[in-house]
Amino acid sequence: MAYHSEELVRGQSGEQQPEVLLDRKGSDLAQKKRVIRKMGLKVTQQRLAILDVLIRGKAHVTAQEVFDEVSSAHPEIGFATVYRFLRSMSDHQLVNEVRMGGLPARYELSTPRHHDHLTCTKCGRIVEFENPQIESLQVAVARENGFYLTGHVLELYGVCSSCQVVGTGDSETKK
Amino acid sequence: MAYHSEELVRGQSGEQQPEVLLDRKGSDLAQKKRVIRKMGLKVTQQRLAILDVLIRGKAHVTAQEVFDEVSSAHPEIGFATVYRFLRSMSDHQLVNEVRMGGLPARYELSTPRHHDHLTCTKCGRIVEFENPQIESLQVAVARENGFYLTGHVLELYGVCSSCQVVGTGDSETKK
DNA sequence: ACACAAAATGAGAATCATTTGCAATAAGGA
DNA sequence: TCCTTATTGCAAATGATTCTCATTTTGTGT
Repeated sequence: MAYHSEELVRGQSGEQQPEVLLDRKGSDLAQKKRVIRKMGLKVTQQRLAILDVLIRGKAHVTAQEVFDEVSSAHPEIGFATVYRFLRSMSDHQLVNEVRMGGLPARYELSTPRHHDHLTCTKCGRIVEFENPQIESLQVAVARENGFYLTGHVLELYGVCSSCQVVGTGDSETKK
Repeated sequence: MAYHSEELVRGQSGEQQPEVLLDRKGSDLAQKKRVIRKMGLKVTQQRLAILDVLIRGKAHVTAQEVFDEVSSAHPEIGFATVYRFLRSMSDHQLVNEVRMGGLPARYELSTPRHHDHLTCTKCGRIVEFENPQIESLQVAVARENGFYLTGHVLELYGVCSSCQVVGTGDSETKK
């Protein structure tokens, strides 16, 4: 309740692809504008800046991190703008909203290939993987229960090789 | 940062089982006390009451719901107590903390058999399922990436049979 | 280039779930 | 029963995210 609308849940790996995908390579101004317009939105400086951060920055960023980065170029930008645009992009499948536990949501550009995450609980390192077998088993399970599958969240947690070595763990990354 | 301690993430389906399991059947006073003591905690009225709600109430309750129910018997109980105890139980694998999207966490008694969830995004209905094939594929994926798997979150989202019929969806349940 | 309606922004207040600090209270072993 | 220590309830604190709304920008038609 008091949520947004439409669906109760968001941030799942939707099964359908967006019309356009952000390419980390040929990310010229024109491409960004095209993408924004495809969402039916107006092109603004702040949106271009946010896109820029997503495209050239690291993957799996939090809204806070995006905000911080964009702030350096646009000191006046507000949190709300970042959240709003991230939400729009999420709605349009351009970014993927990943949530681990109750931690702040992390966003990543949608990739042409669907993938899930393997997270190290010690250092926070995230490894992406794709496994078609698991995917199809999911569809099967849904069908068996009379559901039409629209999305899923699969997050594996474990201890990565580096953290298995050092007794204490928590090597670095954590931020 | 500013999180709790030990692990960055919680609420995954841990791979190890707790020493004692709550049984929905023979849930006499003695059993509850035993369970609380096993956690190294003192037996209090409020803890017994919370256990009671978990044992005889519906599964997948939110902390708020637990609080509401316990309140009727113990009008003075505070939120904090519910959260604190739920957290302890979660730490001891006695309950499972499930999070869908950014919605409030839901708790369920740990069952002897591990299972995951299939959630209807229209009406919120939750179906539990277990699929050993998916489980073992997860372990395989982790191993391939040099990880020792400690837990996972698998949530499938879709539209249940009833909601597929009614065009608008959102039959009831939602709360 | 110009005017305008509609959309977007920023700042801050508002929400929601969850956690914490602390003084008062209850539990359980000596 | 007494005493030490854990536990509780309350209220205030926190953190992430969303909303409100007055002000500023877009895109479009001219």
